[in-house]
Amino acid sequence: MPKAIYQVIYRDLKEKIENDEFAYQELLPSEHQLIQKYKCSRNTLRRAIGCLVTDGYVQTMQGKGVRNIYRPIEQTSFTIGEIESFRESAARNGLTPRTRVLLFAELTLDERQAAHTGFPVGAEVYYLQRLHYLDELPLILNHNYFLKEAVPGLTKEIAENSIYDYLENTLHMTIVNSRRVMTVEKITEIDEKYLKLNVDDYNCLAVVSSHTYNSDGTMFEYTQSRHRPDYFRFYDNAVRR
Amino acid sequence: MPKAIYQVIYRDLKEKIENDEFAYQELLPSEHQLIQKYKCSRNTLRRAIGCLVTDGYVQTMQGKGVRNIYRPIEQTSFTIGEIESFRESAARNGLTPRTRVLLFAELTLDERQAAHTGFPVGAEVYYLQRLHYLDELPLILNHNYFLKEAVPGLTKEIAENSIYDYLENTLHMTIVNSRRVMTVEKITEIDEKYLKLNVDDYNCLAVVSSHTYNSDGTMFEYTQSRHRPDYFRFYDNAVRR
DNA sequence: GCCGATTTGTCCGTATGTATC
DNA sequence: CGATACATACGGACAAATCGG
Repeated sequence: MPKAIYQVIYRDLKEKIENDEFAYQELLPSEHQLIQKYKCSRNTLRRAIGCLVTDGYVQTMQGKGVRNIYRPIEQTSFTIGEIESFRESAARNGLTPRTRVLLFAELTLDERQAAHTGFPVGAEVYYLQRLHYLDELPLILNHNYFLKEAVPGLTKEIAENSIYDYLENTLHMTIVNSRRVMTVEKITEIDEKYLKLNVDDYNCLAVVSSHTYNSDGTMFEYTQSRHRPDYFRFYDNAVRR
Repeated sequence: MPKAIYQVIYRDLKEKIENDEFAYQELLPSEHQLIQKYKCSRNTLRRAIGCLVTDGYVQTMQGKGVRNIYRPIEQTSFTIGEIESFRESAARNGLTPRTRVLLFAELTLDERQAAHTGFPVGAEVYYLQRLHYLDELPLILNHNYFLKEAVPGLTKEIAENSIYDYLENTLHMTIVNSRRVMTVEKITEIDEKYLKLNVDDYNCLAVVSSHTYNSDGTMFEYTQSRHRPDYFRFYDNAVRR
């Protein structure tokens, strides 16, 4: 899929690191050596390394080299700083995903809804409530708003599978950018019902709200994901610049 | 402080965007124009733009231009994807920070503590419990573990102010990389006491655990931050690559 | 402490490809 | 179709940090 050279090198190195071909804290081969190995220019190689840095896989040290600091992440986890669909996360964790569509509606947003979602007043959207299961355990209750004009022809059947797959492979839309806010909120009756939670146990859950943009620069999706607190686990890697 | 040209350009553009010199969704001047303005090479300018992209400030569109998608973030918020100290967050939000040191101890880690923190067994560390107030409201209860050998001379007085300031300006250490995990946990008695929480209200809180590396590649800090749920608000921007 | 070799960091100029208008 | 805009890639130059002799 990725035809850019730097991406091929990036993926190759990433895979090698994940497969323990370099010990933790060990130095990778020098730029010079890698340039010869991949037969590319220095800029191209450095770009691939830069991607590994932002992923938190390696750390570069001027005058010394590039150190492997990768640590495998646990099961049942989601990464942030990357855009990944529920199905992709499930696959990465080797678990079986299932999605149940609780509600499939078409809306014209009023003022209150517009303020809530970030879409303009009067925007035509699909509004979905979806429940995501992992190995038959309900984990996430999603409230999705998709701009109709950007996501034409969305159906309940598609929503039961992967909407992102539809966006990318059928509509050929490119997802570029997703801005997310994480908060903790009180459990509602709906949460309790569908996520099979007991207020006497946990009385709140993790909420991730996201605004997602496509390559046209239009914000086409607002989603609020309500996560079972005992399975919620988000990773992040921050780099000081 | 930043002497690299691309960083100067990056900061200048960032400031202009924050100060509304470009309307939301408006295109920035083209690369060609900006190159002439800043009198730099194309690579250098593109590097500055690339930083703005990962910050979620702009979006580049091949054949079209670079679009401003910056939205100011609300008060009392923390950003992820960036490394920022409590005092820096407070300053950015125009609030008054205060830190109370509840415990200042020196430990030699046993097996259980080593597994918990990620340090090796027998590591000599400073163990601190600190309570962070914003405008006199206790918001975050921190459990900090600092490797003694990497952070020599840490005192209670320093811990009451900014440890990061001490690390960077006195020890001249460079923080490079921080790996974080966000979870939701039940409130403990200690949380209840210091964060002035009532179990009948919220019975859980947001927990951010982080492993931080310096430029030597040594992990010198493990911190668990326990956040009051009603004020917890974390931002993230994800870019599909 | 100095020097030279190695390694990463920054910057430049140029060429070509691809998408948009 | 041509002009414009961003994307990828190359090769070269010098700077800065590190390490070993």
